[in-house]
Amino acid sequence: MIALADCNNFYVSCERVFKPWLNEKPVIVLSNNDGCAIARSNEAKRLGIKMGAPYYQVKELCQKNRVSVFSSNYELYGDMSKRVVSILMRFTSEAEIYSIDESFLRLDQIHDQIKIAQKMRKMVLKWTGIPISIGIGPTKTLAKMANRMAKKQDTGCLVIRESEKSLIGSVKVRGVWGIGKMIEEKLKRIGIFTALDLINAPAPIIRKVGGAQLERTQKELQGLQCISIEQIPEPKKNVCCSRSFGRTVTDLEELEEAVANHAVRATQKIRKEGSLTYGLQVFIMTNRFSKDPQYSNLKTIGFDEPSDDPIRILSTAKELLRSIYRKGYSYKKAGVLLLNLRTRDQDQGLLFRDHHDEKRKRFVKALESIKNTYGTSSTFLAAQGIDRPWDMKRHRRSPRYTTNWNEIPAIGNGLDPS
DNA sequence: TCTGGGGTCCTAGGACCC
DNA sequence: TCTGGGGTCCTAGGACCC
Repeated sequence: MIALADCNNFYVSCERVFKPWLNEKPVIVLSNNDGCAIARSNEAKRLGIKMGAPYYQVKELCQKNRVSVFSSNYELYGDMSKRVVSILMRFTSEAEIYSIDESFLRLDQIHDQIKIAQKMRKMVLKWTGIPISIGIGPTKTLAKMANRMAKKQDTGCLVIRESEKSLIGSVKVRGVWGIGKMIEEKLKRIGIFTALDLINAPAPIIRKVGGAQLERTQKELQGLQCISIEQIPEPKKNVCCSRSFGRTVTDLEELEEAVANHAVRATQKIRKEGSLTYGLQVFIMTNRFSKDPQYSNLKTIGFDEPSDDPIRILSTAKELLRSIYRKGYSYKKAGVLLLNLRTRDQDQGLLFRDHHDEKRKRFVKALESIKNTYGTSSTFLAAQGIDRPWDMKRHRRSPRYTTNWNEIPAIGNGLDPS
């Protein structure tokens, strides 16, 4: 059997750990640039704040109901996530960290799965302060479904066994992992409304409607494992760094700074994984919600020799940017993608390879080690800019309690200091 | 005024080969 | 009038996930 452990309203729960007076009060966490609500406490959900709602649309509602609003604090959430995972790992030898707040765990040799699940919940809550729910089923898709049901139960745990397929008869097709809005519509048109309908439908028809992926989902619902637990994450094939600007940007120089930053961050990511990039893409776009004239473009280039050199990637990115930049538009977003990544050992090599610049390599390594010791903002390339007026908004970020010595929480009485 | 970021997989269609 | 068959590789775009 497979368990899915999922942190409840994860980002909100992280904020609450350090602000216990927010328990049972409405709380939301916003996306980058303080754009949309991406995490909501149950109380906030009850107020009608939808997932992904633009903040400016719900601002009034929030003020009226004294909703606590936070900018996202990924340093804090990432660290809390690691703590939760380290506890879950004590209960299984095979686990997949599926996302920042979800892990699949294999529970094969275990008799009383509910008992173990309760133990996990208790320990995670006690040691980290994060409440989790656990769904258990014979496949990942069924574990996922069990988890959704578990969230609605006081116990926070639920098992779907193969013999209990009646449980899933009432689940709407949209509630199934892997079925989004489009597939739901298509399925409705042929009279498939519930998970049970989907289970009983002829496979060739399902394949025609939703391709190989939907057929796999169907098999998984039937209890046939098609999606395995991936303990060791595959190395990434592409990496993307992009951001919306805190305000619109018209100047090429400001765009260049932003693109330089994205290029450097993207390179950091692949260096961490030990990968090299064979291709680079730069894109820019105006604000699709605005009535101003729209323009968006992208350009891709392949490297004949793979690279993880931030300076080379940065300067190439800037060249690409200059070739797609058009004057007179208000840009809202820019991004850099590194494509066709290979790990170092997969590197094919080149017959006539350029002579490597050892000095450059040492320089980049030195920069990297300074960053590792003193933080990412301790050194940067001049092209990345200093003031960064285009940078994103994050007006309501809470302290990085667990990762920054200067922001460690002080001991108090646990009451709202305001 | 104000609308996130980062991924994966699959498919269709074009370009090209013999 | 009428224009093959079989294959690969690549890319863009769709759909989904968190």
